[in-house]
Amino acid sequence: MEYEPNSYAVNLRTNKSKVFGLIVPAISNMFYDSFIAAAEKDARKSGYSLMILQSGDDPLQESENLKLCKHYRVDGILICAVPDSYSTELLAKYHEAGMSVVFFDKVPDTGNFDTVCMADEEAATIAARTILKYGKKKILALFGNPELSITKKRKDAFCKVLEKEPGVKIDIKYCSSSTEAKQLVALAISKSGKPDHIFCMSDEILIGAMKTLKHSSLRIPEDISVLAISNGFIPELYTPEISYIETSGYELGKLAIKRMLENMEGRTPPKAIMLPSRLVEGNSL
Amino acid sequence: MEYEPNSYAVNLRTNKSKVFGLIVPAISNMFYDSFIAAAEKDARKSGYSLMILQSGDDPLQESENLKLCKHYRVDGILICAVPDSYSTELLAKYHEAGMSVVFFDKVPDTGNFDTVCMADEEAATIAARTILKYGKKKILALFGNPELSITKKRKDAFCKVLEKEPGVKIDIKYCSSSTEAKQLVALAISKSGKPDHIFCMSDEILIGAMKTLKHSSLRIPEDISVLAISNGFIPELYTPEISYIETSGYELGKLAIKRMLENMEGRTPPKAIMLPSRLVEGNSL
DNA sequence: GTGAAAGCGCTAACAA
DNA sequence: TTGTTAGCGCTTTCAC
Repeated sequence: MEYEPNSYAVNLRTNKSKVFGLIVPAISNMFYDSFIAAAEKDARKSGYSLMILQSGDDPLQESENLKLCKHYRVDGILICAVPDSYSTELLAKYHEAGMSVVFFDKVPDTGNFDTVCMADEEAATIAARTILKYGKKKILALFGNPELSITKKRKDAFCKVLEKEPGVKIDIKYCSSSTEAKQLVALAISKSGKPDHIFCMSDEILIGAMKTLKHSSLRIPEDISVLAISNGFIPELYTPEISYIETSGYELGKLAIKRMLENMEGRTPPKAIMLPSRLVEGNSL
Repeated sequence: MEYEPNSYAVNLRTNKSKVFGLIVPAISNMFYDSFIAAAEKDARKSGYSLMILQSGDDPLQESENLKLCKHYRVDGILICAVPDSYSTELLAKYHEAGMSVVFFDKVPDTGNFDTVCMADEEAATIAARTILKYGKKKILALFGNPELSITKKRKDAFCKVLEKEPGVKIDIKYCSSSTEAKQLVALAISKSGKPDHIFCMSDEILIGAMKTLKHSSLRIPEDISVLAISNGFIPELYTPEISYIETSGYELGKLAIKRMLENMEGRTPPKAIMLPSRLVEGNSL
């Protein structure tokens, strides 16, 4: 009657907590919050809860979060890693000590960890092919922080498709904020030889680019076309709706938890899981 | 050297977990994710972590989440409550048993709990006064789910300012989704005697309304003006930027954790805290 | 089967 | 100050 086992005692005795640690750069983010929503839901179904930590893209804070996970003795760690040697070292140590670790989104490419990520190359390749299909010739391609492997992967795959195309001129630019993207687009369309297409690697960049385009006299898609990589919420806000290559945080969250739960059943060899991408057509092409 | 106290044993012994349970309707939401981000950050500073649970606006799931909080023996519960007698009952029971409970955003108005919420009346009042100031005469006012106290409060305060104004005609409509808002606006502007202003109680409603307006020939603000209640992200995406009464999930998160931490220090009488609102001017008025 | 007992790793109380 | 000990509430083992 109304009896409830004391979970502190159960944890102590069984040496398990039924909690996963989840480390993301930031919670307030289109992509990660849908990841978290899905992960929380699916973890719950199997009796697990999430302890969510924010690293703020700061290696120091990230390693502190990892220590916190160790301190709380979570049953597993899901992490979107800031590229940083110290954290990787910690993680490798925990992993060897038997802790289950699943990397997601930003993942190391060493092959000895479980990873779940977007098919970045595929998404960028689809984007590039789509742009070609629509006969675009002067492409302004906006990418994020060039330090991040996600940026590198997307850029390389994107360029690989387009660089060998005769008659196609491609202008690569990096920007680490919405504001920078806005300025880059303003600069590009003010010059002679305006681009006839703008590709945006992320929502953040798309938002900046659209700020400038909306204020300009250029019509989308007649004068200039736009394509983004996004989860779809932002692109569908605009008129016309922006076409995008879909990257679903929600699906990724489901996959990450699924993989983690497999690890809870029993250790299996590390696996690199990719979430396929697809083109969602708006009216911006 | 490398020694780490076993937190399971510490929890058992001290009967504390240094974890707060946080129950929100959904994580993937502009407002709640900024609330969570702030709450997580500030809780961390004081050595607390968050266990985040989603109720999906479902009373049953909410009560299950509450039971989970009890099961995990969290040190306190932060909850955005779905109006539902069973949960309230549970919460009252936990509260009497000594559990610290802080309601936020959607709060009961019984006065015997700690609550932290937007100054809903104030926000709606500022909105109404602003609309008056700009001399609008035919106002379409879109509100959310009429069952929610937040909707009622905002509507009542809004109407109170406008209803006694001579020459001002106000058309109240309720819509529970973006799509419904879109349709309501389409209907309103298709008739003769179009509104000269649209007020949107939330981001969701604004998104729907803007879908229709963008596709119409009406210019903002020349033909029709727009004002919303929002945290600002969505309104600033549009061209022209939409003016809004600011409601900051981030600030609310800080306040909620602050109040919870005060409770951790020692029990104090229940307090109802209000976060003031302000007008952020875009170019839609 | 049912029941007693040991012990998980700590903290707090008390003794020296 | 420092050292010893009981016991938090459970699970698991082992004896009956």
